[in-house]
Amino acid sequence: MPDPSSRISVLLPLPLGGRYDYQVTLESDYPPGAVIEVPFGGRKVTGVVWGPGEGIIPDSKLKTAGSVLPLPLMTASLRQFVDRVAAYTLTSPGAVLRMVLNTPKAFSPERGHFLYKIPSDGPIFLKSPIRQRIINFLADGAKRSISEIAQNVGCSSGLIKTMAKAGELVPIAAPPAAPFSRPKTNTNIIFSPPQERAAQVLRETMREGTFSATLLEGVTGSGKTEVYFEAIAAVIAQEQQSLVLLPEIALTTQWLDRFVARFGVKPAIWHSDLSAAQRRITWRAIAEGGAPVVIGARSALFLPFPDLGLIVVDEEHEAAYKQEDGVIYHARDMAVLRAHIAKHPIILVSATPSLETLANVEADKYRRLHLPNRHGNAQLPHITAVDMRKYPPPRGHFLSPPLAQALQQNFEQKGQSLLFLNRRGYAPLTLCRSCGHRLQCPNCTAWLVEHRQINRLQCHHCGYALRIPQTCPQCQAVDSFTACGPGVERLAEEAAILLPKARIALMTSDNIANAAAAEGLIHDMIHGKIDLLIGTQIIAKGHHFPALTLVGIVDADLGLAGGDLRAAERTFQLLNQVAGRAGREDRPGQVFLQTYDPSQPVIAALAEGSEENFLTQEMNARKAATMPPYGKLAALILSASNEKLVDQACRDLAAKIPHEEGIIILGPAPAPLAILRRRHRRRFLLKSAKNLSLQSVIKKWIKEIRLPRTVRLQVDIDPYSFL
DNA sequence: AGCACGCCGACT
DNA sequence: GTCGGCGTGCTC
Repeated sequence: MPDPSSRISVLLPLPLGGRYDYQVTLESDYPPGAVIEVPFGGRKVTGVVWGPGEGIIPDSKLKTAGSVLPLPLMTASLRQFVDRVAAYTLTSPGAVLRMVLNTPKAFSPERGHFLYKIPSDGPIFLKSPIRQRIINFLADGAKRSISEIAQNVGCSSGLIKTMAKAGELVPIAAPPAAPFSRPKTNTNIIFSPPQERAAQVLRETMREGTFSATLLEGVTGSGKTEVYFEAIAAVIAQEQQSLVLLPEIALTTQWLDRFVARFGVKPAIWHSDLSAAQRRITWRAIAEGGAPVVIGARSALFLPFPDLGLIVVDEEHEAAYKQEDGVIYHARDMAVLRAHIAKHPIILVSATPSLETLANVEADKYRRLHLPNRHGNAQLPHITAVDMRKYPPPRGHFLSPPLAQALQQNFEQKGQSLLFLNRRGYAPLTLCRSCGHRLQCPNCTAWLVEHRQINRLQCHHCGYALRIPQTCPQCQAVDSFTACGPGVERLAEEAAILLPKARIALMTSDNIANAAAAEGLIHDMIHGKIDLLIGTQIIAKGHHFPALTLVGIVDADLGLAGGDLRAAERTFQLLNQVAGRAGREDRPGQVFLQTYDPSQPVIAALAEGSEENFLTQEMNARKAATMPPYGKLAALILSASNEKLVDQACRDLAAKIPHEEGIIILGPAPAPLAILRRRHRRRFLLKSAKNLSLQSVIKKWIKEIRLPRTVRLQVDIDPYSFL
């Protein structure tokens, strides 16, 4: 006889720390992984059965578990992944589970998608001519969707529903369409010998189907994507699912085109601003094993694949993989963890791999596949560093004479050009000429950036915006503002004067709100409708511009300042990537790097094309300082709107700083953005050797103090931005 | 996360 | 005198 009343332990998608026990009549009806509804504090919450009850709470407090939702069980490996991510990031498992179950509508019963037809039992009296038109439209007896009827007849969708209620139309539940069809796996692509060798290794790796990590490295245009498509094809043939992570999912039209060209169907797409309906359909399809290939942003890593066979992390070096709020995690690292737990291969793809990944290759943890050559005739561009001290631009201008001249020449020769400046808006700083007042964000430690196109001043950190005032808020002087430094808008102004006849386009996250807008610009660029494209780092992403022959990097030093650990690495990757846009077809490209110090290792390495030198230097520097990837870092960030409370919390925490062998704790110090969104921020930084666990130290440390509710403590393991 | 309970300022 | 601010505690 089974125990008539037993307990299960349920994890709720809430940031609560522990799990909750519930009473059930039969434990076997609630297997681990079942998605269930439970009563919780007067409301209903959807959670997941995590295992048998923990039994600490007295029976009197127990509530009875609700019904199991008709969904496949969450796999043991996904549950383990949730626990491991929580342990690694020092957040609650519930907060991680929330990322898995963040699709509330996916659990509600299939919302009937209905088709409508006319009733079979003859004509009925109709109140209006429009109703007659609807009946006429359906006179052939066919079932049609609401939108089809509404569009053809020109009526509202509400009317159709009203008529159905009145019995004038018959609703018929439509069978849910299988949303994602099976890609074709066989093709006759002709690979270059190095591509074929890499593809062969990957096919073999997929066949083995155990955990392994492979770095697929190759310059832009070397055909990496097509090579890893072969791995995906192999996984599809094995009837397993594949997940491809991309850093910026909104701007991946070209990737999708290539996918469709290879596989004949579209993959399932996942990112944070899908509509609720798309989200529900996609989530369910994935959970039910119906989506063979999913392409997504970092949040896709938490999708409930029942049988994942491969994860690909494209552009693995991208900082966009770092989630900076809520659960702070690095999607590339967590992807490796998920692959490891679920025992399947992972492929990391990059033209400029992160030092973390290179260190893993060096340590023989990852295999490296290298695609050395550019595809076809394309040659690597010729890179010139322009010393801005020797060739300064005219006052108030930002293009040095050599770059300006090259732009003019390239335009005359009908070549396409690209200018890269990683600064949105007109100018990074606006000040009053008469009193020197600088326009600053009231919520953050940051300047307000003028956006002349929309006549606004904006804070790039909190979104604060205001109309550009007529008078200085400090001294009331009229029309006294002056722009300091370049932004892309200002650069476009300068370029328009330099090249009055050129067709110039601006591409920044401000003027491309959606994928369609980006697509339009990229399309115009590809088809030669733009002579000069000016943009922020959004243009650095893997677009292929066949006719591009000149790239100017307006401020190559930007990003090197600020003492950020990864500044040099990131600048190197970014500049390398932008430079890689030039000369991709038969015409050789030129790249100009404007810099005030051409001797900096990053700039020198780029100009000489000696990538290896730069990487070796950077690696040695990190090794010497036991910094990542040869050491560990973590940050504690305390924030509150009340400055005194944060400082008090910092003192409390500082009083309990653990003194452990091999661990250095710095701080508290004002975090780099000391005030962000009106919250005062302080930071502790922890540093240790690779073999120690910072998590356990932090856990012990923060357990010793109690923070007021208004003070928020965030733990950032492996911080990237230092913000 | 949400919701209830509880103690101090400006309002019908 | 109340309505309502958000600080604190709790949810199996």
